[in-house]
Amino acid sequence: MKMDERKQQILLAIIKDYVNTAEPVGSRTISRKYKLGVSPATIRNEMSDLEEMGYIEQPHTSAGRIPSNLGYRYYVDCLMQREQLSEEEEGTIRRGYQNKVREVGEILNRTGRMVAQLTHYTALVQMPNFGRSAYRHVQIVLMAPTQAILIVVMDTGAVHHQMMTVSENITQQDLDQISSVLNAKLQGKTMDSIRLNLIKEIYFELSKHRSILDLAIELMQDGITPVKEDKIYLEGVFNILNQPEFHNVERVKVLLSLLEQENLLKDILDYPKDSQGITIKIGKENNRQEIQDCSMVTATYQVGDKILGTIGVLGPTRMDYARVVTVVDCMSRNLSKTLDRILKGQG
Amino acid sequence: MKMDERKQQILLAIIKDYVNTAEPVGSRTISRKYKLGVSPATIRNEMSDLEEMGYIEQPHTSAGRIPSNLGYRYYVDCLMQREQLSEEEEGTIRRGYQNKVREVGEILNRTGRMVAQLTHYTALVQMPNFGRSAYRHVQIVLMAPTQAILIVVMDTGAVHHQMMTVSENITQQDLDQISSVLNAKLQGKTMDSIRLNLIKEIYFELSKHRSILDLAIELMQDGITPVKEDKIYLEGVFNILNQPEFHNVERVKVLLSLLEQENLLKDILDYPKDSQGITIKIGKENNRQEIQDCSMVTATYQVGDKILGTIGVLGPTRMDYARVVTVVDCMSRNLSKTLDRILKGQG
DNA sequence: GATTAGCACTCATCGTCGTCGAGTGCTAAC
DNA sequence: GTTAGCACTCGACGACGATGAGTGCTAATC
Repeated sequence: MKMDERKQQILLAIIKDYVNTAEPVGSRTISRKYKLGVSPATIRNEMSDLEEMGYIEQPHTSAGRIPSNLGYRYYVDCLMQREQLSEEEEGTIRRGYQNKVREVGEILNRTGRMVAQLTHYTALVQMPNFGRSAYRHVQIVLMAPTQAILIVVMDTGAVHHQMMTVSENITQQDLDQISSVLNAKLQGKTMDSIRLNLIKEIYFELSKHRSILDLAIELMQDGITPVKEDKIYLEGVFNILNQPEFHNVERVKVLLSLLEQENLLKDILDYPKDSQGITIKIGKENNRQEIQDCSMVTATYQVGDKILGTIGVLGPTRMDYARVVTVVDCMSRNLSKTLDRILKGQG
Repeated sequence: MKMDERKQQILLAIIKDYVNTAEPVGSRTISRKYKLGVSPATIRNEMSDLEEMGYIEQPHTSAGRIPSNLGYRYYVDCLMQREQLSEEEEGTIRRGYQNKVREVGEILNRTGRMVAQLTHYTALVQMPNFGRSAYRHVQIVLMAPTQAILIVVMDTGAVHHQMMTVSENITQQDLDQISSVLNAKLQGKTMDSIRLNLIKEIYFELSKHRSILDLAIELMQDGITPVKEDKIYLEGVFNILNQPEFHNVERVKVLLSLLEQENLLKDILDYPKDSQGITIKIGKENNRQEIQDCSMVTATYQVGDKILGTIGVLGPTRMDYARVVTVVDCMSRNLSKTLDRILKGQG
C-alpha cells in the first residue's frame, strides 16, 4: 500500500490530536476538527489502511485509533515540522544564561531546569566528558597532623580533591616540595601517558617520600576520574506525573527507581556514537526496558569540534516531538556556546 | 479520664496493627491477635474512651480505629521501646563504613542509601555545616589566556573552586605571587574576621594586581560559601511509593515537587536548635504543609562537641517509629564516628 | 461496678446489570 | 472513489443489592 498525501494528513491529525488529548481519536473527530474535506466514512477507510500498514492501532474495538511506535517514527522522520520558540521563551533562555556562573555544574543544572520547564517533561543533562584530560596543577595541603588534601586541577577546568593520610612527621614544606616536583613532571600529561620511567624520575627526586608518593599517584590514577565524570543532572521528574499515562503508581515506581540509580542513567542517555545532533528514541527503541513506554529526545553538545556530552528529554511516547526537538536543539546550542565562552575565556 | 495500663495496651495494639496493615483496626482484631484477656465489647468501651481522649479516630462509622497524630505522639513519648538491629544489619552497616572513602560527600551518600534501605522510607542527609570555617589555602591556577581557577581550601576540609576571568597579560607567575600573599595574609582567618585594614595590606603588597584581587576577594566572600553548604542528599524516594498512602498520584506529585526543590529541603530537616539527639515530627508538627501527612525522624550528627548537621527519615505518619528511631540513632552515631576518623586523621 | 453477650444499625466495598454513547466495519447508493 | 446508513461492539458509568466488618447500646452476668 502506498502512503499518499491524504493518509499523511490523517496520520498527522491523529498524532496531533492524541498528543493533545491522550484519548484515542475517532474518524468523526478528525473530520470535524481537521478539515480535510472528506466525510468520516472516507477517513475510516483510510484509517483502516493506516492500521494495516502499522502506523496506528486500536486499543480495543469501538475505540478510536492511537499512533503506534511506527507511526510516531514516520511522523518524526517525514511529517514533523520544527516549531519556533516564542519571544518570551527565547528571553527566558537568554536570561538564564546571562547571569554569570563560574562553575560548569551550575550551568548544566540551569540548562536542565530550563529544558524541564519549557517542555513539561523530565530533563537529563550529562556532565561533560572531556576524555583524556591532562594535569594542569597538583597540590597537597596539610590539614591535620596526619591528614592532607590532594587537589588536582585538570586542563579542562575540572577540580578533584581527596583526603589522604600521611605519616605524622610530614610537614607542609615536604608536601610543597612533593607538589612542585609532581607539577613539574606531570603538567600537561594525561594519566595514560605517564610511563614508568617518569614515575621513576619522580621517585628519584623525592626518594625520602616514597610512601606518600605511592598514595598520591594511586589516588590520582584510579580515585579521581571516574566518580564525577558521568554525573547526570535530572530535573522536572515530577513533571512527568502530570501525564495521564503515569496516573498509575506502578509505572511511576518503575520509572523512579530507574531514575534514582545514577549509574543507570547514562544507559538511557547513551546515543549512537556516529550521529551527532538530535536523536529520537521512541518506545521500544530505548535501551532500558523500564522506559520502553517512553520516548527520549537527545542532542549532543560540544565545545569546538569535540562532543562533550548529551542533553535529553524523557517523556511518554505520546510526546510533543516537534516542540521537544526544538527545545533540545536550541538548548544544546546554547549550552555549547556558553561552555565555549567559559572554557575558552572572555566569560 | 485517666490513661490506665489497659488503655495503653490497647493503644499500643492499635498502633502496631495499623502500622503493619494500613487498615483501620477493629475491636475483634485486637481481642484475637493481642491477647489482653478481655472481650471485644470491653475493648470497644476502652476504644470509645481513647477516642474521646483524642488518641485514636474513626475514618467513618463502622470502620475500625486509626491512631491520631496525638496517639502517635503518646506512643513515641511513653510507649515505644527501642528495637535492636539484627546481626546481619549491623554487619551491612559496618561494611558500608569500612570501605575506604576519602570524600565527605561519598560518606553522606552511602549513609543515606543505607538508611533508606534499612527503613524502606526516604532518607535525607544534610551536608555538614562547619560554621564559620577559616581559610587554609588559596591558590589561583591559570587555565587559558584569560581564564583562571580560584581554589580555596577551608580548614574543615571543604574545597571550593570557581572560574574567574583575568586580563590577558596576567601570567602564572603573577597568580602565584597573588596566591602566596593571599595565603600569608588569610590563612587561619574566617571571612568575617577579615577586616578592611587586612585587605588594605594585601592591596598594598600587590598594588599592580588590583583588579584581579577585587575579583578574587569578591568570589571568596559571597560566591563560595553558600552554594554547597546546605546540599542535602536524598535517597530512596521511590521507597515511599510502596506505601499505600501514596497510591494516589496527586499526593506523590505534591511530595515530589517539594523534594525536587533542593532549597526547600533544609526547611523540612530543620530541627529545634536546642535539642540534640533524636527529634520526631508527626504529621502537622512538620513545618511544611506538603508533608503534614508524613512524619520525620531526625538526628543530629557531630564531630567532637560540634553539631554539624542532621540526618532524617521521611515516611507516612503510619511509620514504624521504633525501627526508624533505632536506625537513625545508630546511623547518626556511625556517621559521627566516621567523620571524626576522617577529619581528625588516622583515616 | 466491671465485663460481656446479643442485637440493631451503619456504611464502605464489590459484583451485577442495564444504559449510553463513541466508534467501527460493511453495504449499497451516489 | 466517496458517502450515507445501519447494525454491531465494547468501555464507561450509575444504580442496586448483597456482604461483612465494625460500632454503640442495653441488659444480663460475674
